[in-house]
Amino acid sequence: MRSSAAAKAPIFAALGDETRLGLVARLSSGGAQSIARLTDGTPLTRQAITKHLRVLELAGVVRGSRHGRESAWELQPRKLDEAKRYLDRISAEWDAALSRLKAFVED
Amino acid sequence: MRSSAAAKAPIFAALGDETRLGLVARLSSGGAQSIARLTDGTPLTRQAITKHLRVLELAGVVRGSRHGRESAWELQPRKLDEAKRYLDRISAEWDAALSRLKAFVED
DNA sequence: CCAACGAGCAACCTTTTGGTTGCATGATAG
DNA sequence: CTATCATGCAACCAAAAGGTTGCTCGTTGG
Repeated sequence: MRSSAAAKAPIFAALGDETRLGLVARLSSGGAQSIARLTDGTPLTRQAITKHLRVLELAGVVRGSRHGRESAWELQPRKLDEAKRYLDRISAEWDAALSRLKAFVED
Repeated sequence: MRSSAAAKAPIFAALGDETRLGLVARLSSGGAQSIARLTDGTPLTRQAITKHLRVLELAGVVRGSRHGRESAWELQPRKLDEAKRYLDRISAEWDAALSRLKAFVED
């Protein structure tokens, strides 16, 4: 199955924006929060934050649910772990490639 | 010292493109390679690949050096570790937030 | 009740991004 | 030597991204 780069790229893309990564950080330390709350403190509009949250949601990094008139957005750490594991695999393969090179040179 | 989301976002952004993440994967398993070699097998132009490599270089994920008429691009795993560690911190903070919530509810 | 509050939707705008083509230049294999 | 090979640079283009404004609509605190 060879979990391809194509499948993981969207997760990194979602995290690859200053504002979105900031949202993720806020959600991680502050727990589930509403859009209005998340907008507070940023120089952006509520709609901008909404758009960013949707991007994060589409990537599976975040999940939103409506309660009454407000919505609560919370982190979905599974996808973060997935990304972490992918980076781990890349590093491991690189190390292996280096070892092979070293063995070849010393041959 | 404030949360460094702004500093880490560029790394994720660099990895957040299918083509670039593919390049990283190729470099990790195949060792240092030239642009022509990296272009081979993709449906893209050499220049497109060049641009992607520059983006990765700017993010510190990859490093290029010229040897004669060709250039060799290799992975720079330090930045990948940095990203990995950041994700770890986020996950840890989220877990802590969950624990606090649980303690509060059970109170 | 009803005014204010939280949020959704849509149109619109500007900048960035991903890609191409064309041309120029320094190495190098034969 | 010289034809070819590996790159670099610049101009250009279409599509996507990041943001804003304006309007609507359900929810709720007082």
